[in-house]
Amino acid sequence: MNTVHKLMLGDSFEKLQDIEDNSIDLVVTSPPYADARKKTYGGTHPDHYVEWFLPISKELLRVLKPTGTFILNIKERVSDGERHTYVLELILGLRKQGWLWTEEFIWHKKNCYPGKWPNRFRDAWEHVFQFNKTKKFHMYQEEVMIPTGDWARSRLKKLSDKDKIRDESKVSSGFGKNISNWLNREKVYPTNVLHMATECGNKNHSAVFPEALPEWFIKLFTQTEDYVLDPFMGSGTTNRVAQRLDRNSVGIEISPEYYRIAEQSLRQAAPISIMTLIKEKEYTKSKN
Amino acid sequence: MNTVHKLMLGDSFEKLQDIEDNSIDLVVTSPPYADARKKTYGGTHPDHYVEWFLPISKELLRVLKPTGTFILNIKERVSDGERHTYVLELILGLRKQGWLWTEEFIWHKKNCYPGKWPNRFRDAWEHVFQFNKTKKFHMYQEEVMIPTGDWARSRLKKLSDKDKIRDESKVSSGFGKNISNWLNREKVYPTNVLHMATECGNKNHSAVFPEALPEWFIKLFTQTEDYVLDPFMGSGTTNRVAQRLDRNSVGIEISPEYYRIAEQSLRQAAPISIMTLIKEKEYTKSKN
DNA sequence: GTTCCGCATGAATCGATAG
DNA sequence: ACTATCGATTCATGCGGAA
Repeated sequence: MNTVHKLMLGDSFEKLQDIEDNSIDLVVTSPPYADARKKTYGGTHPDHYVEWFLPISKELLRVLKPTGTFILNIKERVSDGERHTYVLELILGLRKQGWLWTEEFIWHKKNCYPGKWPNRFRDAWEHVFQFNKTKKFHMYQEEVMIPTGDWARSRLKKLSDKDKIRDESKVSSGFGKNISNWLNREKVYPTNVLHMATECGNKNHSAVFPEALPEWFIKLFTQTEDYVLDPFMGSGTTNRVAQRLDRNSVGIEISPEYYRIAEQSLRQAAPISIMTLIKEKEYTKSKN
Repeated sequence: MNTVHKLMLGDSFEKLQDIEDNSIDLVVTSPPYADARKKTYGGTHPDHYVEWFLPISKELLRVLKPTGTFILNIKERVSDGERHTYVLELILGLRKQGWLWTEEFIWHKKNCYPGKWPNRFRDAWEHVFQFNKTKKFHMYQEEVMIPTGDWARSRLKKLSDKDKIRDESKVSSGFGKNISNWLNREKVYPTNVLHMATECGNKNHSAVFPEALPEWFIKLFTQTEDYVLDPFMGSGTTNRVAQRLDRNSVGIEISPEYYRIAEQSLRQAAPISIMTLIKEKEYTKSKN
């Protein structure tokens, strides 16, 4: 399938002006956290985070289709020993802007960053907020169904002890790579808690979210050839997943370095995916 | 050890007046959610939830020691297709009142309520907020450490397949009842995500949260003979756990039925635990 | 003593129906 | 039009009884 992936280098608010009204099916993004990644983005102070974000979200509301969804991954930072309240205020601000706060998912980060502090434990979760423009949004629940707990239980009997542990985590997450092998089994709908490991192996860029996160929401809220937008593209994780899943995508990024990484990985992906397809066909042929 | 458990029948705000300033080490409670449990409680409308709760939390601030902690379990209800914002507003209100919002834990409810809807999945998590009076609160992190995966893995070999699955969940949560057996092994600190199943099997008293939840926070934030308060006692889960862990406790409950259940279970608990102890001693004797 | 099977039980939510 | 009530939907857990 031929999908288009338009990348823009520049400020989110400005570049969003170039996108037409009601043209995007899904916005999924993880904006730079308050005061985080200072060197890359300049770092918005927590106290000014909301006023910085609201003009951008207003544009997102404009470009999203009435049936579309806005997925926002964010987390409170610790400031002076307390969780800062900018996330709470942001939700309230978004609702005043006209967004419907449909749901809040929890991203449970299974292999979160290690560390020890005297007054708090490791932070192993992040918010994933779902906002909508109307109550009649599109949702394709069957695309993210997972095997039942009972089936997982009986399946374990055939595996080694070591595999049992590993596969148990896959079962409970539903994001195992071999999940396609399980599709013939009995399945259930997932919950609003997503168990996904962070990808720690990314060298060139500061890891934001794992591919499994945008993948899940792209499958859940879009069909092939729909349009996915990430206004804080980073190294292009969302766009790469969109490409892999045959969705069109738009990405905006202010950092030239990140922009270049995203651009290159997307260009490379196209010929690679074609190659793979050919190889599989030939393999099938040679087998028959 | 001889601990005291004082139960009060009546309205939380009024009965809190009878508690002295700076006398409580830990408040852990799960107030009736907005419009929930209507039959038992009046059912506070979501739009008036904050103004109903803030006078109560002001009293909690008064009775808590400067080194103490306030643990609040709560969840947004769906209202007209959206998550209601009363929880967000409550956090902001508590901070204005003088509370420090130290941390937010996630309670992952492994066996959440089933159901299917066109626009949302099953709700499998709840907030557990940690508030403090000062930054110098007491925290005993070692009391809630959990065994490492390696040791758990080797342990699994000795158990049945069925037990393996069930204990795996205990391992990842750290709330297994036999956790005391593991204390000699290598341990790690937990995260701020708590995996616990709700207790739906109890016939006599429908507890809103499982004993493991207050148990975890009581161990984490108090020592033996400290004072634990639950201003919405319900059937007395918090107080029973406090008794079992040799902490003193105070409980307030407005419903006579729940009050009676709590009272009875606490009275019964003492002789029962003594009996068990005697039995174990005799058993050990007879073996030797 | 184990293991397996069946069953009741939830801090739920939506949409239709009734007042 | 707006609110109250009810049926339908759905699944992990723990219990009891049976093999």
